[in-house]
Amino acid sequence: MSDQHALQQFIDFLQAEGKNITRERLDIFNEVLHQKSHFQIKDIIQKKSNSKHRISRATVYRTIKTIEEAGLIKYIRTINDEKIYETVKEHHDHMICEVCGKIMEFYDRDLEDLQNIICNSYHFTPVRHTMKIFGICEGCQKKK
Amino acid sequence: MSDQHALQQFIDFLQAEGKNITRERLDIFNEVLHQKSHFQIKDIIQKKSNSKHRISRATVYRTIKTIEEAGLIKYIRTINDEKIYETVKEHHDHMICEVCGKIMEFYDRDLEDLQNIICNSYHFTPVRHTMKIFGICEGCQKKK
DNA sequence: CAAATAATTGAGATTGTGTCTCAATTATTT
DNA sequence: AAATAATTGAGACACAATCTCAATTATTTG
Ligand SMILES: [Mn+2]
Ligand SMILES: [Mn+2]
Ligand SMILES: [Zn+2]
Ligand SMILES: [Zn+2]
Repeated sequence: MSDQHALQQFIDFLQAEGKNITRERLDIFNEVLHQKSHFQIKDIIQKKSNSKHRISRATVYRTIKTIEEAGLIKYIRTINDEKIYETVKEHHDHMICEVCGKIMEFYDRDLEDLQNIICNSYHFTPVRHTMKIFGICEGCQKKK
Repeated sequence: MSDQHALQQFIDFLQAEGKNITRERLDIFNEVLHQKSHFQIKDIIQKKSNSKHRISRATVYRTIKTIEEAGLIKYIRTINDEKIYETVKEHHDHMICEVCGKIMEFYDRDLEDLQNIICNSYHFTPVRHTMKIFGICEGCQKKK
């Protein structure tokens, strides 16, 4: 999904919600798109409180929440319980290295299928899920 | 595992760590055992700041952390991101109802095996994991 | 277009969770 | 019993996130 397309989705969401398309909102959304794959709100706040057209902390929080509501970003929690955001792509799960903190994404069809089967057997209708495997990544194993 | 056994485990841990076995620590641990299966720290703080032998907030936090380190409790995060503690039994995963907040525990051997296989294929050594499936429980489906 | 109305923003106050500090208390060791 | 060490409570502090409200900016209306 191109940045342009993502931007359009955000604009559509704002319009659908009757929210104005302001410079601040677009600015923050662009900043999100230009972040590395996993970022934190404080990164955005930092960037935006220095930048040419500075934006307040409150507005960053408000807008990140809006982007989240639009379903374009979501967060996971690291070992130290910090929120790490990522842009929403296809569904995937995570492996997180307990040594270096590296976050790896993976998707396994069989795993997903099996989860649904299990839910069925509990008469539970799954809507979404998160799965995080903590452990040691290849690099950190070799180093040790 | 009986409460007595759990208590003994806690005492053993304290001794192993060279920590004193104080009334406050035992009191808080007992309170944990008497909570319903999923509880929050604020519940304990509330209970203990009124009780006959009151205990300070700081000590509750300190002791909960110790019990966590002993591996006797752990927490999961709900939809609204609150920490919910549970006593550690055999490993299991969770289904959480988005309507009524009910937390169901489940264990599926095939799912666990598959996770390990996936980790292998990524040369990732798993240590622990959490998996939460959010959705709608049987009761809430019928109600609607 | 100008006035009226509505939405958004920024600054700082406030809330909530958890940790830290340090003097007083309690437990353990000598 | 005295000396030493650990623990506790109270409140200060740190931090993330939200809230309040006046000022600003955008949108709607006549
Ligand atoms: Mn998945
Ligand atoms: Mn599992
Ligand atoms: Zn690593
Ligand atoms: Zn339910």
